[in-house]
Amino acid sequence: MPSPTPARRSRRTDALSADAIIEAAITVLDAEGEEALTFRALSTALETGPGAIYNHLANKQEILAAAAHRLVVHALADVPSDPDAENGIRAVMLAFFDLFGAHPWVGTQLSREPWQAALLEMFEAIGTHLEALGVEERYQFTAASSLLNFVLGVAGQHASATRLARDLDRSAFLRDIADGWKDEATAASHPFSRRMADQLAEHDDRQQYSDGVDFILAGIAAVTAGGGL
Amino acid sequence: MPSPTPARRSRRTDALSADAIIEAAITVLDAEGEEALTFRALSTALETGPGAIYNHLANKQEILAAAAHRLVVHALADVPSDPDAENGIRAVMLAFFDLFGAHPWVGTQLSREPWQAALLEMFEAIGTHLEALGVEERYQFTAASSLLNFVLGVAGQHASATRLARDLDRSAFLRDIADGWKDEATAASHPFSRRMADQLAEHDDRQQYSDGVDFILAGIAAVTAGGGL
DNA sequence: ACCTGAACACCGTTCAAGT
DNA sequence: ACCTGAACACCGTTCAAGT
Repeated sequence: MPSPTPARRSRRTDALSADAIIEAAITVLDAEGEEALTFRALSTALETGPGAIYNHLANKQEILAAAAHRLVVHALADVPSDPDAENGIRAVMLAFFDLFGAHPWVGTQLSREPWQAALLEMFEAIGTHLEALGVEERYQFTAASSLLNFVLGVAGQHASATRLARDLDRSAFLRDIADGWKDEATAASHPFSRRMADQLAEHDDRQQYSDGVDFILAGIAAVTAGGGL
Repeated sequence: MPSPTPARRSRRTDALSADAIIEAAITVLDAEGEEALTFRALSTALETGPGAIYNHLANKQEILAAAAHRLVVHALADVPSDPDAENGIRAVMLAFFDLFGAHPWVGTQLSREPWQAALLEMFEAIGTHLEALGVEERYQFTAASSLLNFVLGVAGQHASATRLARDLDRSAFLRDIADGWKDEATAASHPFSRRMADQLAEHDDRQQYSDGVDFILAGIAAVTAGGGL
């Protein structure tokens, strides 16, 4: 009788590669947050030494940029195409929001390096849909940048809120901030914020983001139709 | 004859204080950039030991938050009031842009902690002007957030670009990125970006920001006038 | 050619010892 | 009460030594 094929080893028969490193990095980042991604933690997860990583990727920034890029590409690939151009751009913008919700560290990463690969993908996706929407060529650059900057701002705030609140209840966190806005001293010098405090504590983040996108799209439509900036 | 008053010592007769630390931090950040702000560098500038700083501020994050807050308050105090509400909101938004141009590290800081003091000031200033502009109450929160998120996105990108380009020529840096978008492989899969490449290299940042603000303001006006989102 | 892991040059923060 | 600065517990990155 021939010797039986040995039970497959649990994992880690595959050689180390840039792809494997990026995948492990995403796992660590999603599970334990931004500050948990160290070369020591990553090399432990990959069952190797910290120096080995440098044979495949130049430095930490390159790991983060590649991880963010991969997730952005996947998120865009999952957006169903829509014959209606306005639905199309909304779907793309919401896909970004959901991506940053699922992987908050991406929001930090996108502000670490200008025009990195992930940003190019986002810019391209937005622009393609603006073109489909019939936005004139001379407004496309500014319109795409505006939408991109808006989503980057949201992503950055979301990332920092997650970093701070991590295990805390998110709504309890916002409630605390809102209560601070109601302090006598703060309220006296910041009447607008005082008035908005309850909305801060109770608003639906995704809905508000979506409304913000609608504001910008309405502005693009108005300016285009109205004959210029 | 009484002994002559001794020549005043060069500096550092004043006691250490939170204010002095924040001022020194701003000086270091402006002169040498974000990564130059270490407790060792800061305590050297203040002619003391690194531990002394902790008697006045809890940690590095608190120093950065206080420094950013101070600059935002100063920037807003310098904005001339304008009887025209639309000019008013534009002036405030441009003041933010100019602040981030002069102190790029502020853009990074604002994404480090959600709803920190500096952000409250910005939110309040934007909201007050929206109120003056006649934006209905129910749209104020979303409208103010949209403008704030837009400027935060711009600030983050500006900060990362400065961090990377620091001594390089900014236009040469953008030219390099734009040329990358024209690479055969990149251009084939990213036709929109390919078409925008020259605008990326040649556009006026401040003008484009201002145009972005106009898009959002036009959107707010359109939605408000048109009866809802 | 790739991996290993100790070593290097930093960090932010703490804390015993001073004044 | 505040300051001092060495020490601690980390980092990212390098590099001689292995395979």
